[in-house]
Amino acid sequence: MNNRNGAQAVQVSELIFKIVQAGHLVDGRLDTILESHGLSVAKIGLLRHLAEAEGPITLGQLAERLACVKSNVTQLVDRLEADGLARRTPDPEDRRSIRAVITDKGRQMFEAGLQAQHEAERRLARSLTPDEQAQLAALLDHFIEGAGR
Amino acid sequence: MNNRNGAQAVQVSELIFKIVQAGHLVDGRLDTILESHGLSVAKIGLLRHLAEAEGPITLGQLAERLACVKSNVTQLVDRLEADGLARRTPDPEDRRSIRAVITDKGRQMFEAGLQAQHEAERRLARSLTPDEQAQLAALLDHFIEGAGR
DNA sequence: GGTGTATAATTCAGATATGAACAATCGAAA
DNA sequence: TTTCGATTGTTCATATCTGAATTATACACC
Repeated sequence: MNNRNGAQAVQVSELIFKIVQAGHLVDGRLDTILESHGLSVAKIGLLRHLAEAEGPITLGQLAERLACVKSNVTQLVDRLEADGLARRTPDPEDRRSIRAVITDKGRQMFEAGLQAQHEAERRLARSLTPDEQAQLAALLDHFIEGAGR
Repeated sequence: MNNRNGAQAVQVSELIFKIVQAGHLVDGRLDTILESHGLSVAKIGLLRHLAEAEGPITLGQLAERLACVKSNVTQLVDRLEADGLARRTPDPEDRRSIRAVITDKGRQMFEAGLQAQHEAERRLARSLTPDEQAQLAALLDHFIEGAGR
């Protein structure tokens, strides 16, 4: 229960590994759930921004909010468009820009997917007490902030 | 600091999001570091198993230890082989099987990459005290075990 | 021994991600 | 106004991952 110095190096590696492992576990679980709703973590993530932004929003803004590269958004919107969940529209103010809008079908799929996602999240967190959940969240905040440098 | 019931749903979603975020942060950081050593998280993960197993080991065993599908191992070993870090050898006991061995160059790159990875891990965990690290590890264990169902 | 089922790895198609190179457009400065 | 540098989205190459279909081989049972 204490922290001798010899075991420190191993412990850090193990902690880091557990963090990655937990992330992958969650990602995989959510993807599985969302797949049965015709969605994925990536797709629902983009749809969320389209649904929250009332009105069309440029692909560049999407890339920024998703913290990813623009070419990724291009492809994601391609697939969303192919699925009929989003549409591209020209930007009246800047002919370089392209805006994306969520379609009615997209909104429906998003709402349904979000419910399923929340349900899955509850199941994932179920083994932790509310206090433990709060502790974990606080520690992760601390970790993320510290690592964000 | 307490847990009223109304905010619960949001809290769970946020917690889950932080877990994923932390995982991606670590993955990205390690990939950046390893890239400067000609490696990646995926590659060093496979090399680790090759380095630890004294002697060739089948691709199926690798898939099992990496907790991924076999087609992934096929491709990863392809790239490792192209980099000169691993080699395929026939399995004398079963002509269906193929074994992989680490090359000398692979072992060198692995050792150097591992040092860099450990250094990066230490930097990532630096903002947490040893006690916080232990708490976080314990909570993640609990979470992973519970979510593993 | 022949037959059928199980297993090993590969191949293929597709999703998700990055980064470099490119085309179109914008905006500011000469 | 013309020109030049910055920005926008796309395309391309590549890495990583999955799952389905395929091929070759092993093994057990009649």
